[in-house]
Amino acid sequence: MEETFYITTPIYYVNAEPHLGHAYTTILADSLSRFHKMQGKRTFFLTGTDEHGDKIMQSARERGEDAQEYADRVSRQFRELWPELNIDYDRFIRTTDPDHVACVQRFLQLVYDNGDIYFGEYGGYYCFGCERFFTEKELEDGNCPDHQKPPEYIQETNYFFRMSRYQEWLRGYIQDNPDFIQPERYRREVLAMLREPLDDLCISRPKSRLEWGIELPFDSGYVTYVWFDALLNYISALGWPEGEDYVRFWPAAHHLVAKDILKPHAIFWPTMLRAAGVPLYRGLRVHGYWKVHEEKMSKTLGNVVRPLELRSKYGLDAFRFFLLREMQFGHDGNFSEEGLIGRFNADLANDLGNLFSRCLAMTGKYFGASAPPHPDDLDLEREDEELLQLGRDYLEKYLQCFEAVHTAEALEWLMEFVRGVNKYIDTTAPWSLYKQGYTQRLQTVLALALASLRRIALALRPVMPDASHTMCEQLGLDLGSLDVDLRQECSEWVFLSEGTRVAKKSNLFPRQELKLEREGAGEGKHASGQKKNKAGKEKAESKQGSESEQTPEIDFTDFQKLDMRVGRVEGASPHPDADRLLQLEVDAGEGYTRRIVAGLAEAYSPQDLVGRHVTVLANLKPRKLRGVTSHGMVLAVHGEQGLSLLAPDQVVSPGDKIS
RNA sequence: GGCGAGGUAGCUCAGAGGUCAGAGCAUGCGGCUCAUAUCCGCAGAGUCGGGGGUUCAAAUCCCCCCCUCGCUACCA
Repeated sequence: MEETFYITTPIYYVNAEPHLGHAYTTILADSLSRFHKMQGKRTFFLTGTDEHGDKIMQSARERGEDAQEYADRVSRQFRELWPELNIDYDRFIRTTDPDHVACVQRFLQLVYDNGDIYFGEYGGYYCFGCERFFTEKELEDGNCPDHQKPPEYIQETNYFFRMSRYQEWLRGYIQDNPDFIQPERYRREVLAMLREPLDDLCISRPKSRLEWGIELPFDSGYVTYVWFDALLNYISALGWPEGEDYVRFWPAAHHLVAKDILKPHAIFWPTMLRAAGVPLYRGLRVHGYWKVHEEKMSKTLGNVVRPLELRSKYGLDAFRFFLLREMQFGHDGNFSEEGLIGRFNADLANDLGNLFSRCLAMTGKYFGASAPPHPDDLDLEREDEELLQLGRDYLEKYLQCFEAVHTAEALEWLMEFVRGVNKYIDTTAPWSLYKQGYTQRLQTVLALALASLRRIALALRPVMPDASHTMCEQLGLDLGSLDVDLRQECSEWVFLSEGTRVAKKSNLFPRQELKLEREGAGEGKHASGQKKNKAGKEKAESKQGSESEQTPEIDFTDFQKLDMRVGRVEGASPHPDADRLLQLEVDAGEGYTRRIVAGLAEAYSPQDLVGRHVTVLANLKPRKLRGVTSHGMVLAVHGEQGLSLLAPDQVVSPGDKIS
């Protein structure tokens, strides 16, 4: 049977431009796809965009576009970016593609018919004081624990997927199949999640609230929400259920995701597949984030690392190499241009590039740039044998690590081999063989060196397609007829045919200096928004089904109902029973101080606040927050960079009215 | 607060009971001159977060504590 490999990236949510996080996942997927293809497998590489949902509606509306126009535009940004990064996908799927829509509806119908989708039964105990639902377990003697009065039973009319039914089965499956979720730390994390009871999944939104989505096949009043749309791309792209590609590739499916969407992929998706009677994917591979660590000179805020900027600054291959070389799979990685340059100079310029340069220059000088004859086994000396062994061992390790998505480790082994070849050349010292006229020995040494370059060039093809191409050209390899099987390449040494014309010199990776003058170069405070692709969506997926609705217009009289004024913080202390809350004593010009509980603890310590002027919403109904009653609210901005208090920019007095 | 993951050389990390704890980068010294001021060799450096325990033996297992990150609750 033909061996296959199917790799996917998440479909990216089109509410933001592509950034480093997207680029990493996609480049990794691309290199894995190429890697498996180079082992003679038939591969399918899928990426695409996720285009439904209310965030898209909102973003579109803000720009005065309709949702489809907006989605078209942003989706195009992704689709057009990938070829620039040498991403060679087999399909770019959009959740607005007609075949995807049809597939989603079919899948929904199937699960519905199987009885795992139910309507509105989700009744909840809702406390109006808390404005939230409680599970029965949370209630104390049937009362709301905060308000000590019985909550009301109200019903949400939505459709739910009976996910809880598959909890135990899934736990067992993950338990029994260690390779299903990797790295191990994420597997453990999922098992931990599964120790807690699983809620059923709300999978619909009434059209009255959200129309930008795929209509439920069994109720035209609703569209499906998020997961039964987005996750299904992985099979709809293959033409599930009877498509040829589906039959061929689905059994070899590997999903590549960042850790923020672990839960949907590790829990929602397998249970959905199970409910529909579809076999599970083969493996989930989870990676961490790129952290962009701060550099104080940066004053720009939006420090999103733009892949194309880096490409044009340092070259695409350097960029791809760095991402795969530096990120320990499963861990978070640190991105910085210094790091990129450091890596580039150490590995690519000094070790690898210079190796090519010295070998080709010597072949040029000593043999007129034509490959020497194959060495005779009988002539091999100890260091030759050692090099051959090194080439086999390290390439084997390279392949194993790459297979397991441990690209950093894989490339480390490859560099180890590169260093080994450098050492071999130092030990054998071809220049002195030449001077002494030991021609035959010189031929052997350079033949081995050139064969080493060949292995390295081929091994790097999945990571740096362009540079690999150039290396092959310099080695006079006939790329058209070159049919490489990496595994075979690993066990057998192939020498350049005698007389092959090779380049006289090589300057693959000239050393680079740091170029940081311009702002927006990539350094900055925090990891840009690489979690933005889906994280926001998952949050919106709470059991209360409370997605943010469009903010309606209000009259001025509505505004006048707000009693907003300046207050001065007279005292502040941590909330006794909540990590993120502070209790403040605020002078709002009333002759006494009022206690306000505010969620500021993550950004401000109590002593930071005392004496500061803040904006107070004074006539907000008092409310108990985790046991402490708050009289009003302190206004703050929730920006990308975190939390920031809203304050007047000139001297004012407590109690001054805001209008 | 609950759950999870981490804290190992100046930096980035590997190692998960057993020879003196490892690699790359950075630093210092030496060698070579084919090469992109590159390469090769040697060296220094670490109370393996802190404290207790189990063991002939602990970075590794157990308990407690401290710090960082993530999810989660309270931030209307």
